[in-house]
Amino acid sequence: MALHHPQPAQLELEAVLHALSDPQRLRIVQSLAEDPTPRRCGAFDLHVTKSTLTHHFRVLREAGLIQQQEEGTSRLNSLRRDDLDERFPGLLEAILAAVPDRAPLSSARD
Amino acid sequence: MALHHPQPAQLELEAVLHALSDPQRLRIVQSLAEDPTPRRCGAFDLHVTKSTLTHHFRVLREAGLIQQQEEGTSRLNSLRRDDLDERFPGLLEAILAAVPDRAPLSSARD
DNA sequence: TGAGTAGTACGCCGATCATCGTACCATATG
DNA sequence: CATATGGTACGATGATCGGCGTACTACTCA
Repeated sequence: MALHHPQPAQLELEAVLHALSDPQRLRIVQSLAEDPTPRRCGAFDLHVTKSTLTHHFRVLREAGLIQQQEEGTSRLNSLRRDDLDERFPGLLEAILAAVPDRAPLSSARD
Repeated sequence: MALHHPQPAQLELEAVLHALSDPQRLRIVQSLAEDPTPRRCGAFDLHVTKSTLTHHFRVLREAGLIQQQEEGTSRLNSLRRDDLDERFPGLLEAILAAVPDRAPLSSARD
């Protein structure tokens, strides 16, 4: 099943803001911004169950914030920074700069 | 009754993003950004009822996006641009630049 | 073959949300 | 006084949301 990713021109500001108004999703994006290495859904230190994780990653993907590429049994997540910057210049940078907790939580080790 | 306005240091990113993830509220902020003249709640061209209007303005105020000052029977709304810029540098500018409809709708027009 | 890993799909639940109508309170103006 | 204006408060409704458990698929490895 091909994952649906919106085209850069189709990114909607409201969807992006809504996606980032959730603390869990904001942490995911923050983590990906701090370390752009594509990594698995499970490799983020979020204290929610797998199904909730799936939900959040879908919201992020459908809002156009992240890209998910299938890799074996995993999905590698990466930030669509270029697309975001092209469509909404300065937005991601401003949001990331405003994130309160800049501690290097990054990803979960494995 | 004194209206509650959060202090600049208390502004929360998630609350700001959530407040702006609604199209009606985004229009209000956009309109206030295009024309900083403080104006009444009813002076915005939103197709919702009065009680819904009250709700949206409260969400914006409690997120710290606007300031409401009582003036007779009205409340004059203005954008807290300085506070926002201080707390979240570049955020408001980036969001406003990303608003799809940059037509001069400004305030009420009919 | 069997066990473990990574993630999805589906349905459920309680909470929040956007919207509305109604009733109400001020202040003005006739 | 009555009426109009600008707005709030309260409650209801239907929708969405975040979270979970369960069952399932797909892949890997021993």
